[in-house]
Amino acid sequence: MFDLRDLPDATTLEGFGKRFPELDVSALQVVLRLARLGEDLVRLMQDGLMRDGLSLRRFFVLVLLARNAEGLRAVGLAKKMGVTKATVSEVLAGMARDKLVLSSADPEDSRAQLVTLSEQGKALLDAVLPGHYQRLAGVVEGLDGDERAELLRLLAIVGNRLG
Amino acid sequence: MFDLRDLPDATTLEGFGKRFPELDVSALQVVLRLARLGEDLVRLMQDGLMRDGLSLRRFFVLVLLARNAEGLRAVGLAKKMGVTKATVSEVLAGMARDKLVLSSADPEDSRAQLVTLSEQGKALLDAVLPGHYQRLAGVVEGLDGDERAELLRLLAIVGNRLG
DNA sequence: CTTGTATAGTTAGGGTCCTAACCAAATTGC
DNA sequence: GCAATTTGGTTAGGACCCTAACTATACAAG
Repeated sequence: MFDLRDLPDATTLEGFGKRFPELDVSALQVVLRLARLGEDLVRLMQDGLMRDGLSLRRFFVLVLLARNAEGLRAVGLAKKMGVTKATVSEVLAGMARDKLVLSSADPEDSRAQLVTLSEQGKALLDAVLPGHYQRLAGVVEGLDGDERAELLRLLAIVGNRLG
Repeated sequence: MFDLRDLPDATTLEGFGKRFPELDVSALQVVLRLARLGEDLVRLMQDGLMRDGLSLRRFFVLVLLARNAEGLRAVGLAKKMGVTKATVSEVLAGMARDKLVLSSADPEDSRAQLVTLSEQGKALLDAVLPGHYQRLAGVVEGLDGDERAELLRLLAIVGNRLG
């Protein structure tokens, strides 16, 4: 996780625009600020969850399993989380050790295992989720309904370029 | 770096709002999308720079040193980058080994060293920056001037809560 | 049936970043 | 001037995530 504490200010970008005239300075401003904000948000999530004794990746595993009660394969988790199966393999090993998840043989494929939430996993998630979401929601308290809708619209446009 | 490939959809959040009525669902949507977009942007920067043989953290060191020609201390770099001095110490060691930066004694404090760009460092940065900024700018091509201004305004409001 | 390829999962090794402990120089307070 | 604290920097060890190589099962084609 990397963080842009010191975004180039308007003057710097201005000067840069002169050196490279083909450059789109206003675009840069927007993108850099977006990146910075995203990083800060991830950090906010991480810090809050850490206080609940949960790493961000473990939290995501819990959320995804709660949303897929029938169970998920490791590969499925990896795709949904945007990490490699190696990473999932590791985090699942730890979570199984801590009894947060259960795994059973997948009847449709003997190579695969179906991972599900344990009772402890469910309980932990229920304990953590409300606080987590409250912390996140607090961040956009300053925006009214119209502004939130407009922000979502603009983010969707940008997001389409990143697919 | 972690990534939310699978954001909860409107229905999921809806259901969640029923279980926890005090929850601000529209706020959640905005925040999660912002976090996701920020992550994607960081990944975009990283991938592009990697192809130029530069890690993101090395890139930031180069940019910060270019912006502070008189030199920076390791601690100053750490603050501007949002990482610890331990991390800076490590990356500077590697960059000095590769002759991208120079360090000289700080006349005002014999514990500190002033780090500056070497000629190779400058050359590398100049070679990499235009492409880097082009890639970033491409992301917001879909927004016109008014939309960019509005997006910046909204992001500033959100950012104030995270400051 | 057998050979080739794709897929589920694990393991080893490396990069990045953190905290904690440490050293040395600077600063502060008596 | 000297003890206590602060500050600049390094090192060790751990967390998280990656790629690459491996095992084992599934599947597809001849």
